[in-house]
Amino acid sequence: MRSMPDATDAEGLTVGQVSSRLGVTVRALHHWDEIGLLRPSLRTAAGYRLYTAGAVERLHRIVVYRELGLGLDGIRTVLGDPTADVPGALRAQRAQVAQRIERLQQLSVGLDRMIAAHERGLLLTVEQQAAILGPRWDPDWPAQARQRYGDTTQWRQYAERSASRGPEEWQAVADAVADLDRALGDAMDAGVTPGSPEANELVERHREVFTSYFPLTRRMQVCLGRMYEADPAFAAHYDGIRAGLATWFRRSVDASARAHDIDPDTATWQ
Amino acid sequence: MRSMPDATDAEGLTVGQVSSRLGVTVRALHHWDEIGLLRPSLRTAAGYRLYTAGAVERLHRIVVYRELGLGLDGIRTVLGDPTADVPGALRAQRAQVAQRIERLQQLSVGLDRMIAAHERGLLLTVEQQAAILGPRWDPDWPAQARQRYGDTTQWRQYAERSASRGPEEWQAVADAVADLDRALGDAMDAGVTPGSPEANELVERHREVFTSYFPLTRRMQVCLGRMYEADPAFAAHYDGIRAGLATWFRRSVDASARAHDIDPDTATWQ
DNA sequence: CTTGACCCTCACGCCGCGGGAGGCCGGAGG
DNA sequence: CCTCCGGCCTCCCGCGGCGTGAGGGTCAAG
Repeated sequence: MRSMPDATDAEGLTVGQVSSRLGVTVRALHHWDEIGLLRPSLRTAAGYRLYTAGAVERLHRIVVYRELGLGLDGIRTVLGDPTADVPGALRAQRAQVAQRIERLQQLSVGLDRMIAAHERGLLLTVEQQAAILGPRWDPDWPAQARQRYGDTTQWRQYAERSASRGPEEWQAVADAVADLDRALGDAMDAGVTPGSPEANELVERHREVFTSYFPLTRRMQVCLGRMYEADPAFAAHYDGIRAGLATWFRRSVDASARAHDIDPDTATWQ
Repeated sequence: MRSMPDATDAEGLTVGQVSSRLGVTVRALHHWDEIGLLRPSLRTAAGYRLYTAGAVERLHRIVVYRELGLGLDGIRTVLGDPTADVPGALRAQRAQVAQRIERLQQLSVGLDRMIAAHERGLLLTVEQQAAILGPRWDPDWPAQARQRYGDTTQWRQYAERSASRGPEEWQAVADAVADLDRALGDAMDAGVTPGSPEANELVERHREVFTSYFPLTRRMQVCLGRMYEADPAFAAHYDGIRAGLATWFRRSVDASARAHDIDPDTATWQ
């Protein structure tokens, strides 16, 4: 009879008993004792904490408010101060919770954008892509680029930037590209030769346009120039502006690279 | 010319300059240096941190991911490991955010309930109150009780309990009260006299019923017994069960109190 | 008397810095 | 030249609410 392991023997319950009954950890009880939120009703000779019915009652209340997300200081006030404005405190807490929810929802939206940017490369519908980037734009290009470059830092930076770019910004990029294309054609007409200051300036401008897109080193630009010449789709685009423009551009990039002590024949993307 | 205070002098920017341009605190820059997330590109002879364009670039990326709520370790992985699964990490983050939103929404609901309990005392519509507590129940009673006892611990405990009580639990309480009322009437019929063991047992049962409602000490019970007799509405209720029941009950409570060394004539609510 | 389940008291760790103490550095003004 | 002020440096404590040991006493049962 007397040896029941968890009898409410008028003495009180030990931390372990309270812990399993109330579902709080022993460490939490220790902590709340330390900070004076819930003192055990008494101690045994050996120093064991004992919680009587009154303390357990208080503990119940503590648990309730803790589950509502109140801080321990707030709980102390609510439990201890008879003049405390409990509904007011709860309302403040609710307002804070609402704020945090809002913040998290914004985070979620931002994460969605960033995920889409990393996976699709562009945050535009196919229609918007056609309208902004022109009908020659291939919607599969970002997916292909991701296949090839998805594991590079450049792709990631590109994705991070495009996550914060709306249709207007894309329009600006597209306009800049179109302007550049026109300028390249005009330069060919005017007889500008690769390696001349005028050609170098255009090459530099090309690099700047792309850098707003993703960081393009001169070496990478060399690779790009060669791709423009070799890839049928790109070559067709540039030669459609002026016959031979793809080759002219590649030669201009090569010349500019040489002027910066880069050997275009050995340059790599990295 | 050379003395521009924040020139990008090919050397780099100091912490203060970076701070004001990127909107991060100097302390954060120190911290990120300490943990190796963002090392300054170089140090001056005096030990000043200098951030060149490359470091600022990296910092930009850090800020982006930090605004998405990623931890610094996650950011380090995303920025540094080319094999890292960035969309996967972002999706994991989004899932975590969703969980936290859900948790907070539950908190908000719980807070609403608790606020209502503290302000109205009951979380039932007037119809539910009538159906459960009987047509004799006065919907104004909780408001009046709040007026009188709102600043007491007892009211708060009552509110906390009623916040977690649904209609079914209220029904159980109402049933217990009705059972008790019947038992009191039967006892009077049977000629049970105040102070007898049978009467004491009923008084104790009354106290238990109320304790599930809110903690009722014997002294408080004495006050309650006197109110039952003095308050016309309560008296009418009990005398409606059996003529003289209000007085019989008050005398029974007084007798029980005396048996526990309490003087009913001087007992107070506290 | 031993065992094993409890209990105790320190004391560090976490996460991302904020904030302050105490002191060096650098450019401008007198 | 010195002085002043603002910016920079390196520690180092603090927060919130405990988790997670380490190292050692206590208690009832076998």
